Amino acid sequence: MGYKYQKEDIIALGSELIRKNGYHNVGINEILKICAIPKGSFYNFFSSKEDFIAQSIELYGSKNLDLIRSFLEAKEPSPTQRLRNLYQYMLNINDQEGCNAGCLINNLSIELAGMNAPIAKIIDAQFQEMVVEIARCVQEGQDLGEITQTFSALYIAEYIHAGIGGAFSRMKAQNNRTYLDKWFAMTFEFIAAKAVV
Amino acid sequence: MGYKYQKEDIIALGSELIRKNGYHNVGINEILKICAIPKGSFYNFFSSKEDFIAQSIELYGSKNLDLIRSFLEAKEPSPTQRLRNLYQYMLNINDQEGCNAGCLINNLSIELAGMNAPIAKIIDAQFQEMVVEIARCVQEGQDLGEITQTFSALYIAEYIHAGIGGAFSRMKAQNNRTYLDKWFAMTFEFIAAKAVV
DNA sequence: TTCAATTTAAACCAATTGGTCTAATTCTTT
DNA sequence: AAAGAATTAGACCAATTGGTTTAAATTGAA
Repeated sequence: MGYKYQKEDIIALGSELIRKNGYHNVGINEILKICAIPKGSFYNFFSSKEDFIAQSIELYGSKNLDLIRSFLEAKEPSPTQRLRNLYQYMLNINDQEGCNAGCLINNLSIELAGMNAPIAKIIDAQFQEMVVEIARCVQEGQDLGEITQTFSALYIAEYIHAGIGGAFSRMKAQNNRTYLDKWFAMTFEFIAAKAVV
Repeated sequence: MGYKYQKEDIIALGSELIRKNGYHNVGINEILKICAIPKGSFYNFFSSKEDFIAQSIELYGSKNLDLIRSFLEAKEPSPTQRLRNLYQYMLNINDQEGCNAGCLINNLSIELAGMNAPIAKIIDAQFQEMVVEIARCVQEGQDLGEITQTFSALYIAEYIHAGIGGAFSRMKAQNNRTYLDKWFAMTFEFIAAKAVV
């Protein structure tokens, strides 16, 4: 049965708040409120606010990895189409929630990574795990001749995944999915294998 | 002679602090300290912290626009090379300061735009002004056959400028310019005009 | 069933937050 | 030179910040 509150529930609710409103803009008290837990329980699970966000990044990252795998590990459709489906899914999610939040990890990279080395390290590790997974699919696409071989699968995967971060930044300023869709169309055109001369 | 403190000096010092450490992580008192001004003077120039950041975005944006023009409005070298020089310059600046800050406007877009519509509008306006300037140069490159015509000059300009935002996010998490350079090489390869089959 | 360990609970804390207020000073205009 | 406006100055404020503390309740193991 266990105890009354579950750590993962606190992370789920709290990190969602921070994803939408920012780390420094969300106080512990606000997290306690939506979780309906007393302060003592929070500090029982997390040694500090920074520890909370560190664990949040890891849980959010592992869930994200699961999502990526669920799209990319299949045998069909084609690698490129699987990648398209994954990113189209992400864009739709962002659209549905109002184009005002984006990705927790990308947001924290901008807000925290520059001045907090431990957090930067955790963010970087999560990013790399995702990129490796994406690169696997890109590699498949290259082997099939769908995707350009001008750059390595890893480079292309990094390029795609960093690119959506920039797209999220535009999305939040414009509060619509316009640039998201432009980014999608252009990126997949750019990485497509070109006809050999 | 005027009065003792200049509004632009306060913006210059304060916005630099916020660019490096974030909006919610920098308090008014900290800004007063590095500017060596009393609180009364700050609130004489700015009606609130939000008003301060709004004016900061506009001044930072107009200075950035000047920088962009200084690189792109020349007649030589070629349009593509002028664009390369501009972005190489930006990457170098970020490298020199330690790969931990990035662009004020991009940072604020992530930290504030999603939950602050007035600020989002100001950010978007600044972004568009810059993109128009970049698009002019891209257009020139397209006319000369240096840059792909698969997408409009405006789209390509947006793609480049949003792309560097994503690259900054990676730069901050890795605390080095590795991804910055990858982004540079790949972006200019992708937008290059391809040989016709 | 006892008992130590863990978890829950919330009052409490010093420090900081953005912002106000009043007075003194400085500037510009008449 | 005098008057009115703008600026400088910093003490002050309520609210909030992340975090500590102490005590009660709950848990799993012996």
